[in-house]
Amino acid sequence: MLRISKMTDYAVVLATHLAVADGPHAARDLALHTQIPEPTASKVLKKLARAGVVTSQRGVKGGYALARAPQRIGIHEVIEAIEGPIAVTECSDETNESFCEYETNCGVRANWQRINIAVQGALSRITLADMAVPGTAELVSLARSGTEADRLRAGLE
Amino acid sequence: MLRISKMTDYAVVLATHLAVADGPHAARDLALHTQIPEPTASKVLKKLARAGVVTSQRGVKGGYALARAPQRIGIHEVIEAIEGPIAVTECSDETNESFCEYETNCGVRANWQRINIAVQGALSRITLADMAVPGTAELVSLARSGTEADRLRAGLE
DNA sequence: CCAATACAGGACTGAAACGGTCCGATATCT
DNA sequence: AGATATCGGACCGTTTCAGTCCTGTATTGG
Repeated sequence: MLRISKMTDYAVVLATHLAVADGPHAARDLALHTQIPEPTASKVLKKLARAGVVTSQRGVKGGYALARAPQRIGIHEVIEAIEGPIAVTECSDETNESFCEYETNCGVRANWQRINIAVQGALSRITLADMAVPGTAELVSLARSGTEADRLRAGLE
Repeated sequence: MLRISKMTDYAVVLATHLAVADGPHAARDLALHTQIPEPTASKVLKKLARAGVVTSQRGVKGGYALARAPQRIGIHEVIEAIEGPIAVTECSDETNESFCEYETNCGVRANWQRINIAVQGALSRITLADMAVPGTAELVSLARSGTEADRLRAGLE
């Protein structure tokens, strides 16, 4: 969890590039401007298209464009396009239930959902439009709300 | 990003187990109760100890125990204990800066920080105490706040 | 002091995923 | 018809991951 794969990084870079310069762009052009190897960029764009994040147009004047306005594309869509759905533990897709003898474990396993939801919620609040602007002012306030929970816990000591 | 590794799952299960039954427990006992292979459980516990999530006691009456009260241990600590620090793109630890010719990319790369902060903030708000209780009531409200952003975006259509 | 217990720290291995490339097929525009 | 560009998949070398095992070291109890 939480290790950024290169492919995902590429996906965000490419999607953001499409956000700033709208209109259809060929995979080759995008690869050049982002310094991503062309076949790899093409592969990533294909996945983004399949996930519905971008639209594709074949033919001589074809290329890729965002499927929606960048404000309406959450970063979690881009990430899930590459990595697949946000992780769920295997316990949920097991058909037989007799598998779980110790209820303590499955209780914990069920609570993974809680983590997934929290992460997905946080990611869905960041849009491609947010990624397009280089501003870092809002970043500080976000960081505060994160470490505030830590400080709160530390205060209980 | 966001794919849960088995080791991380083990870590959460083991840590949660320590949360419900406090006191020193031998790695062998924990492995038995969680159905995790003993050498693997031992390995995970070692990492948790090294990260300061749990304390270890050697000797005949030794074992592992939580380093703090479960309310004061954020899930992100458990995750980071196994996976290492929350991911940052390689761009930041590059020494030479002439490497980034296209400023568009580095702008995007810098915004990865925004994602990391959002995720870490979400994770730090979930504690081991939360994982110990099997309740799922709060889960719904959390889910709502997540999908609400989606609906809000969809409403702009 | 000695023996049993239990953690610490690595080395090691087989399996799976990742990063990256390439090719043939298909759709579109001129 | 021909040029361009995406689509879908196969392919491969490398790395990471899951899991095991072994040698130390600290602690307790007799």
